[in-house]
Amino acid sequence: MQIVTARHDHSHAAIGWDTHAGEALTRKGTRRSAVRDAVVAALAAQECCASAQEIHARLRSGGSTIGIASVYRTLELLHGMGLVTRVDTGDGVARFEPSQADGEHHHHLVCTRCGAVQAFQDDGLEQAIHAVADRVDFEVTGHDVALRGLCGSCR
Amino acid sequence: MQIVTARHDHSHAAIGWDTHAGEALTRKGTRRSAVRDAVVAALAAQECCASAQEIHARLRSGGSTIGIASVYRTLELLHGMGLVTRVDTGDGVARFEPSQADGEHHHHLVCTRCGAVQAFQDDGLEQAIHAVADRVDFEVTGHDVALRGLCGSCR
DNA sequence: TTGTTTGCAAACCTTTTGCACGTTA
DNA sequence: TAACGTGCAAAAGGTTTGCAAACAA
Repeated sequence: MQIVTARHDHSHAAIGWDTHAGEALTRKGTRRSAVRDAVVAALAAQECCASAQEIHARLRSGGSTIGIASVYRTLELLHGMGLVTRVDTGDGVARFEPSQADGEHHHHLVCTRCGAVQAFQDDGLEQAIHAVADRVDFEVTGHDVALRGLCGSCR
Repeated sequence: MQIVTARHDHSHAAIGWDTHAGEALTRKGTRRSAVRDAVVAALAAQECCASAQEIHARLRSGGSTIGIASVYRTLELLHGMGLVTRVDTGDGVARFEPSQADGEHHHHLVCTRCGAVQAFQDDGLEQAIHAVADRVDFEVTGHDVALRGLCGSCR
């Protein structure tokens, strides 16, 4: 089991996730706009998951005039392409983070008091999930795990 | 691994979950009202998780004049007492189901196409989760697992 | 130029809250 | 009766959508 702490561990092979996402958008034939690049850059820079509102606020405070709708539309586009992963922390707000390279995979510890989110990775857990996935009458394409409790500071 | 199919497997020892919940409410000192009993009964009768809106609609179509606010307030009360579990299926709507007896525990398969939810139970998965919980700097009090994919009908 | 993308504002949906009225103990 | 619970309506978020203007190819 491993706590995920590195900021830019969303790497796809040698290139960064942001470069990979940009290329995927070009390949798909969508236009390359400053707004989309800004959302991709914001996602790449964040430590863990962030909500659309948080991304919007950060870009705005950085001088951008981006609208909240464009943030949602870009996140939906990236999510549909599998480039971002949606994380539900249980407070009714959707959060997003860059999808990791194939094979890499992490889950979240959510503090029920302060809302802090920490990522972790565990092979035993992944194996147990795959064992379940192999035995159900579902074509399982993904999974989420959230452990809830009190973080070190709140305990 | 076991698919959870029985309707009333929320039993607390010999008595049903609804009886247990009613007694817990009395013990807590809250008043016993027709509205709360109706919400408890609706929860006990549902096969898997249901949203507040669904519970409200079902009670209304059964002749009740219950308001949506009372459904939310009762669910919040029961959730705070640990009598109901909140389930996030990823569509931004909170769903609720009776909490199971100690030790019993299930998770969900969510169809990304039709939204169907199926419950399952797996000891290996529980063990893997507890192994992680023991090793993190979090006081883990609960966890959720959701496997996403296509159900038998949608595949 | 031509179709795509954007920001704004309004619409939508779920959930929460204020308040006067009803109910329980 | 005195405190608690309820229904309604309004408010409060987060998210989506319609549309005219801005933009990329």
